[in-house]
Amino acid sequence: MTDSEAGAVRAEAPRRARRGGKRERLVEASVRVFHEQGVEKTTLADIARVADVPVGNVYYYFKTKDQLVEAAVQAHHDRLTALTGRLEALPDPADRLKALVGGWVEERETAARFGCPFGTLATELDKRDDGLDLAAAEVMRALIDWVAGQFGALGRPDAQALAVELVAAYQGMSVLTHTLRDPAIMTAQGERLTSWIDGLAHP
Amino acid sequence: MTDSEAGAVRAEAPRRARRGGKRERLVEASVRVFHEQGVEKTTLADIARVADVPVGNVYYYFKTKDQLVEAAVQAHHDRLTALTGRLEALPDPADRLKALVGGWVEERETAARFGCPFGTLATELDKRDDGLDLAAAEVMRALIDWVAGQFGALGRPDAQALAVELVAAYQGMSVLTHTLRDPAIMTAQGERLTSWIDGLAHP
DNA sequence: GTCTATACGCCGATAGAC
DNA sequence: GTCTATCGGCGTATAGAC
Repeated sequence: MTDSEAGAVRAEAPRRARRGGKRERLVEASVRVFHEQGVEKTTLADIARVADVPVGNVYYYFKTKDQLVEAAVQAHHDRLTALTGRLEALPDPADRLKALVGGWVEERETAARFGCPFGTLATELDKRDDGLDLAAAEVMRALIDWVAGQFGALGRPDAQALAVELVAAYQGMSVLTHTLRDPAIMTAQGERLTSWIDGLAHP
Repeated sequence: MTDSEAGAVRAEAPRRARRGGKRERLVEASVRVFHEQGVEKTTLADIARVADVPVGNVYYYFKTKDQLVEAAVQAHHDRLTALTGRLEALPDPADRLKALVGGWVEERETAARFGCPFGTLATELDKRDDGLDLAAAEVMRALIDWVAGQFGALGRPDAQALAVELVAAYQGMSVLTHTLRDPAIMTAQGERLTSWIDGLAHP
């Protein structure tokens, strides 16, 4: 805790990150709590508690609650980029899409309790007056574009429309899974989507 | 959607309804404002203003905000019942389903601004601790069951799965239309669903 | 039945000690 | 950089006049 530990990690101190990584913890806590409770119901005290950071200290890292929301949206974007990056290790675009769907289905229990982590956030942000809904749209657009890229690689001329269809199917089955609290919906629809992708890849 | 609230209803004064129908106005205002702003962001003052009822007077009709939410969910259920009732005037189940989809597409501008009136409400209620999420599930279930009934009438043994697929498609395209603020998504996906229904009806 | 005035708690944000 | 104490505003709900 003292100045003595200063030298070691200093190599090229990431602008913000300090020992403890409180900022990172606050962002992660925001993503999680926003998902579980919704943005509007969540207080800064909730986030601080989950992040294990004193309430008042939050304001050293984020001047307003909105900035926390913005950071959460950015975190979703980063996660998406990381995910698609990993999927591109697979050589076959159809396999990438099926792996994407498979990942969604694996999260079915969480989806049944809290919905799609990003979809529910985007829906909520669209009803606020701040400009965060634009950032949310960007993330959604990035997902659709990546999916469209895969369909394009499969030689489908209607790649964009198919991408909208796939992402909409995911958002829709998330809403139903959530509202009806039934993870089996996710499983069944996931299987349907997988067959659908297969059919499109090998017509 | 807006059904009978016509004059001759005084015949046997409905328990609550008084001159002016303040209670009805409060419920209608709740449905509308919850849709446009979300439940959490909405204050009783907002509802009172839209309903043109003095703020303090709200509590004569509803003891808590939760009761207003409950009444709004009930109103959605009533609207759904009225809608499906009207659709059943059509002799062909496939026509009923296509008319259902057509109605959704007609609301695309509203969907782009505020999302599906019921889907966004259900999503929000699922993140509250009150028990209203169960009531929301009931309404969603009623819609799915009615759709399944139509597919059943078309002789499809997989009617229930098809119904989940159709309703999920609607919820999903609503989320995307809303997040991307693009009503064209609703139009395109609506056409796709219409063809899909045709294909299922005349294999 | 209708409406005003107000109590009360909670939450976002700030000031400033350390 | 870290944390405590606290302010100001708002929103739900109530008391009680008309």
